[in-house]
Amino acid sequence: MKITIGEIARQASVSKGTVSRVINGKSTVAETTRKNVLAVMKRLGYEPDPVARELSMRTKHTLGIWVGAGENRLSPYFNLIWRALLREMQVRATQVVELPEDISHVRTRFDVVLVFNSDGVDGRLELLRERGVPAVLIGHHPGISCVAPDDMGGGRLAAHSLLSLGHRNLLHLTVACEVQWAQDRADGFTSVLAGSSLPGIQAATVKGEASVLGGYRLMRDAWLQGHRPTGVFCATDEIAVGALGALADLGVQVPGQVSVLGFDGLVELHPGLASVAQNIPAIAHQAVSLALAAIGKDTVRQTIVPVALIEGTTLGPAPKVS
Amino acid sequence: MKITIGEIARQASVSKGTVSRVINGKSTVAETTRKNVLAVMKRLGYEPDPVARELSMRTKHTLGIWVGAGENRLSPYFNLIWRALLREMQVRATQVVELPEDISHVRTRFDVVLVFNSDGVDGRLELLRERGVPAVLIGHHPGISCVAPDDMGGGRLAAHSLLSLGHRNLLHLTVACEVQWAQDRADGFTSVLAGSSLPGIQAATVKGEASVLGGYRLMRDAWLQGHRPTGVFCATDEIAVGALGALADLGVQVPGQVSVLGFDGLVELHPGLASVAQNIPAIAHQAVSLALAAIGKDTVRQTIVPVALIEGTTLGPAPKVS
DNA sequence: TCTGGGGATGAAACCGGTTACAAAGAAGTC
DNA sequence: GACTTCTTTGTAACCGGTTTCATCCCCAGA
Repeated sequence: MKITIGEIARQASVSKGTVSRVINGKSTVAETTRKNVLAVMKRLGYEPDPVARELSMRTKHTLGIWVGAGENRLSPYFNLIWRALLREMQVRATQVVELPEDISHVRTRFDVVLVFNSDGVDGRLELLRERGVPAVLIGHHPGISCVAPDDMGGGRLAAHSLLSLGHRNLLHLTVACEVQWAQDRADGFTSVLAGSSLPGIQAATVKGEASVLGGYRLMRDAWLQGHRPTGVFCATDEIAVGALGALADLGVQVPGQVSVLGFDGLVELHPGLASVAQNIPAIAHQAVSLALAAIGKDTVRQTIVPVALIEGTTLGPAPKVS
Repeated sequence: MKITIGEIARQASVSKGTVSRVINGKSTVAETTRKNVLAVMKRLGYEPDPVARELSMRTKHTLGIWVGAGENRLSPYFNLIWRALLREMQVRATQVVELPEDISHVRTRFDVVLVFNSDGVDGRLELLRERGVPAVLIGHHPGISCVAPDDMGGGRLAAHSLLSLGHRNLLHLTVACEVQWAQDRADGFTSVLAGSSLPGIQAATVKGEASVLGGYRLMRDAWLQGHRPTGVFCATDEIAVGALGALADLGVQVPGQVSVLGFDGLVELHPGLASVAQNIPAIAHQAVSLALAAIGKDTVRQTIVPVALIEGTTLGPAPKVS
């Protein structure tokens, strides 16, 4: 037999209302009754039924997560975000359900949805609007609440770091597919180079697959084709790890001859990797905050989470002129 | 203003009860009233509130998923299972919530939990039992409902395939950490070798990391240490992919000189890879079936899902004696 | 002493459904 | 024609909480 609020009320000789007030602490309750009710609750091991609570409070305490088909769920980055979200939700006593690709027939048991930016985002946002469910996007998108890392600032940070270490011959390894974040990182990077008054800056960009293997190939092929950068900026840490592998195979010293700088800050991927680190816990925190704040209201807020440089051991001063 | 069942009842000039009966189809309703009510529902775009329904039906239509910290969420295998589960849940109109590591303070908004087998499983199962929530495990465990692939049978299948292709000098690449599935695959494999009456069978086992890179190292090192198998059985496809890479780098022909057989059937990982394939959709289906069947009852059922051989292009007859 | 204000509490409505039960007709049986 | 039985439907209780409103009580101030 399940213990209900009524049972608590009876045993504590108070009304359901009082017990409810004790639970929620919204209204004042005499200290002695409060103690008493709490004691009874503890004695009986009472836990309020979340479903009943949802019904009367008209909020489901549930956040849906919608992951696009294009999103690479296998990437360490996605994984970290996902787990950070889980932790965040736990702190907020909110549960998270993952929505299937096609939500047109899903009953809305969530009060807000977090969307991972990817192709076809517009269609799904439209669908949500129809159903009156607010959405928060992880990534950039006009006209909707989003939270994203400072990709462009990160690109600039990378350029500044490399330049200040004396590097003048730079290579940017990035992904071939057209995604906003890659574009922003590249834009930030090249804008600094273009705006710099330092003499003798050379820079090239090559594009490939966003994986360790992809990074390996990019670096190896670029080197074999005669590129001789002293500083390599990789659009993701996975690419950077691959690049490091290629340089090792080519017998190139890191950071003696070449410095390698990644993006994302996934230190566990390769200890010592220098990287423009995203603040993943902060992104998760912001995303959930925005989402919870959006329930019921109709506000649009965009948040950019700052990035920071992890120096690591793959980044060093440019070698003296050869 | 939200459309409720009462509103439908009013507009259709019937009682709430009748509308409910139309929705659930449990009890008989005159055909003409049914049509009428459905028409009103459609006209107003009515959707029953899932929370209210959960409250009165005492079932949450929600399945919790609990992933151990030890589980490798980055593995393609995990990813496939996860997505298969999502699809399966969608079909059954059930939602899935992922539970955080520590559920001791999570309010139970689910009627059953699916647990991914991993270290410390006993403790968490105990926790669930206390809360009266049934659990179904993906993997093997005594005394609880589980569903798992036929690891041992798969090991046997691998051995039989290689033997029947004439291979006598075999190498098994597997993971160093002690997990049940790896043990079972190895046991199945070696039991066939041990039980075979064929002459001249040699077999070795080496253990390493369960990743592409791990497989690469295992294969390369084994070869450099003088192992000269003609058939290699890898405990996972990722190891197999790594092994293929190493063999390519060593200049060994596949399948001319060496055949490579993986396990899991992740064809997208490496087209043409021969593998003992798990039936992942079937596992997901069974897991969800068992889980839904376990709600309210207290039955224990264990299901083993058969595996099948994918021949691929990395498996061939043993070379003529050198 | 009378009055007013504020804190503590209980009663009851409400959230949006499901379902046991009863009642009203319709149809079938003897 | 009276009695059964079956189908269809309405009524009201219920699921387990929250919340509004009214009431009661106590104490300060005039």
